Amino acid sequence: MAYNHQAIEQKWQKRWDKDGTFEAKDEGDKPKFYCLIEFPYPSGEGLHIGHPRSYTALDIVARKKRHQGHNVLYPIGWDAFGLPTENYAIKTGRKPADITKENTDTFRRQLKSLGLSFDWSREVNTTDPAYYKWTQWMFLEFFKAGLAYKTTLAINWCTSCKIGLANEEVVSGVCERCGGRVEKRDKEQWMIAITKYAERLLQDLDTVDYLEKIKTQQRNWIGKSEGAEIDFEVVDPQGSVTPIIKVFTTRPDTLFGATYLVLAPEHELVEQITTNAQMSEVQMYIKTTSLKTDMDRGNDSNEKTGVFTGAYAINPATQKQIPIWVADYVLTGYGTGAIMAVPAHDERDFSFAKKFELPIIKVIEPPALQEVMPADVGVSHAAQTAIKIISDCFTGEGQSIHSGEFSGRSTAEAKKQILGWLEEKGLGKKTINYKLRDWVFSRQRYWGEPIPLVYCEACANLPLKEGETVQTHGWIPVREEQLPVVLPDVDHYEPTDTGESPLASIEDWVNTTCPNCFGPARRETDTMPNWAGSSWYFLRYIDPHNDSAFASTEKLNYWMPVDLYNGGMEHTTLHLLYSRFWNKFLFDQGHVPLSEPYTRRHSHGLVLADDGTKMSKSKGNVVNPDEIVRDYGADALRMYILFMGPFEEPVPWSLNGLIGVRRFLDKVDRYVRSWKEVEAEDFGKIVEPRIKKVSDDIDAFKFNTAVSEFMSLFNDLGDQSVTREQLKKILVVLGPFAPHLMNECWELIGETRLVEEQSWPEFDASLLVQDEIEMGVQINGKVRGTIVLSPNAEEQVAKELALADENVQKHLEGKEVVKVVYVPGRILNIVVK
RNA sequence: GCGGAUGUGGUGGAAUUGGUAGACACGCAGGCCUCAGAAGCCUGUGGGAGCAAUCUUGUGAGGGUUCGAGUCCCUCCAUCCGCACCA
Repeated sequence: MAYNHQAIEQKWQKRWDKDGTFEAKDEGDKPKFYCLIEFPYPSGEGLHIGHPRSYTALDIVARKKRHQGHNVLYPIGWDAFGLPTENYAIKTGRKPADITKENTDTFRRQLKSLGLSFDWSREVNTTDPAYYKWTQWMFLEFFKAGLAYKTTLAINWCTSCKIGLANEEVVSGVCERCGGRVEKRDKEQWMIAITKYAERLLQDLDTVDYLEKIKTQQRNWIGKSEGAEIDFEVVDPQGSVTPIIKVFTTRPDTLFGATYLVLAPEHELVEQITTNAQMSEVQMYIKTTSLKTDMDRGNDSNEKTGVFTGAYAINPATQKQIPIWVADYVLTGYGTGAIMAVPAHDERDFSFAKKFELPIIKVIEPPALQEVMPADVGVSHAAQTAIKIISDCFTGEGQSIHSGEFSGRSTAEAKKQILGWLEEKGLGKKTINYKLRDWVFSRQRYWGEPIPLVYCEACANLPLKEGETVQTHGWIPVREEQLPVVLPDVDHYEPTDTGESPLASIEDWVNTTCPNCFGPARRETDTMPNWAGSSWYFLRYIDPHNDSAFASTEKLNYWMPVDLYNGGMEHTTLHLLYSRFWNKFLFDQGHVPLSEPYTRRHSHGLVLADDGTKMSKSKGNVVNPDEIVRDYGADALRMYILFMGPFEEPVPWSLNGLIGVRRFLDKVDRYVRSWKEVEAEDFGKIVEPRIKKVSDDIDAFKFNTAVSEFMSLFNDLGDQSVTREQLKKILVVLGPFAPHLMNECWELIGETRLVEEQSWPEFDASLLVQDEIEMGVQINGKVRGTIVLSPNAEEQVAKELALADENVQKHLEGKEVVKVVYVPGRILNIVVK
């Protein structure tokens, strides 16, 4: 006797559509609530079964907020630019725009079939010119503010496809699609100076309510470290001008232990300082490292590699000559691209020095063992620590030794004093370094927003802004009234042989007139990364049809900030950080009302295949949501996807689990059908605490236990009827989880209007408190019996009840009671001897 | 390698945040209903011993703190996510 989910779901979805039940109003007396999920990339595979996990969870939150009298904005759109669509288009000879249209149609149909309470009237699409007009406009704001600039960077280049590759497309050093050799090639790229916002992106984390692990990951990604930049003079064998090598270190206190310098292979001074004798070896080394990824280079399990340049520098503290090496464990993007190596106190320097037999000088004395150890740490740990200090290098803090006048200082003091000494001598300065790098904003691709700049040689000396000295270098912004710069609709958009964007070969698009002098000029042919459109979409939802601004000030003031934003942990360091940055920039320019866009950020775990691995087409373990909705219903899918495990953690899919939830929904359906109005009998003590718990669980994002609470409730009710009021409360609270069936049940018991229009139940406090609880009685920490008593009973009462228990008596016999631990409502533990 | 997380029955997971480990669900076993099946309902179900009451063991491994540890501390192991041109 299963209910007919197909009929019921269609019926109520039509009704919601017709009534516009979930459309948000841009004004009103109700408090606003802006609830946001990460909009999907409409891939050709269709909706992934994981998408509904996040969407249903926030759907439940959104629905609950509506019941509680909020004006809720829960919008949806498409993040549709990107590589997979373009690659598929090239492969099939079709147009990316056509493919995107098909994919979004599929996604829309699939999402609608789930009964999600999105406001479909606000749908946005990043590939819509009416949308990316504003992405381009914002890019120009960055440009005009001097935050967008061009620089030369190495990109991955497939020598066979003759195309630039994303890191992801390079698999173990070769091109993912053709297996061809990949090399690094220099290319001019647009950059956006996110590093100028590093400090604020860091500081303002204190003002938002994100899960702590999200904050931690962002902090670590920004990677602020305070340290020193120290100048090392190169001993020049030719005796001409002496080059200076600047190194960054967080441990200036170890300067006396610096026994060699290491430059990144890309460091600009490498060629200049390398001696003739060493030149060919160094060049060979640079060539081999250019094929490695940063991750390979940092990998400690690989043997350290490096090569001596033949040159020496002077350690300013010891005045000793120390050799200069080139090694790929030093990265060019971090710090100054050069380090002073202190092998006695840095593990990577240590293993490098061991391998190449470089001197190791100890300059920090570890604190005495008892100081390292907190009193409560066991002996074995002490032994382990001791072993570690003796055999390895010591990277902790301690006391300086062999450090001239600074010997005897603590690490903190030595840092400060050596830095002071360097500053005095003009050999170094205090610096703050961030791991965060500027944002590479160029892609040599077709399917992205064109960068709305025009290159005009005649205007090369124009200042960027009136009265400023910074020049445009010939890059002139397209005039606002000429936006959007629309992607040309062409038949061929394959990448070119030269590494230029495919747009470069479309001559009548590239050739244009300069917006400034109206002379002949050429368009920028690079496009923006997919991150651009997704950095501000939450602003467009607020006023999606506005064609004179990305959103009106009044509406921005009304809806911002986003009250709750949910997305995957995998977006923490890129999308989430980029969009915070983007919003901060718009705030600085006076375009948005708040510096931080998201008040609260939550995350969901991936849905894995039933074998615990990632779902993938090639493995054939992909679950199709259409089939699930067809065979078991959207309500069952919605409830199961949340029941399957803790919301924040990855969980394997299980069809059996889904069937279990469907059985539960059938049970609810049967219960309502056979329900009879009762007056006297009251299950309040059963119903109220349970639906209160569900309500609390929703707020705490514990959807899995919310579902199990419902199951437990119906198990307890069996076939006994509750009062109409109790049943109505149950249906309303269950509504966000299974909205189709609950509306049907609502109708079945003769109620009118939609469940969605009901207010969230108030809970009767008198029914929530428990008069009696069952408590465990332990003897020496082992449970020997249970007693039933009031949760706040006196210790004496508990003891008497416990002593009445036969088994407890047995275990107490002939023993002496040493201590009694009684925690009301929790435990009674009797300690005996 | 670096950063973030996770580890509990045959399976997914729960545990009032230091207080009766295994809620809820799947699976399995037995029963009721049925001409039979499906569906539904009831009972049992971590391992070991016992007819049973009960005892014992048990939350990745090892150690520690505590009256009491899945939960806190230390060391290790395994797995997952991210690492900047996938989205």
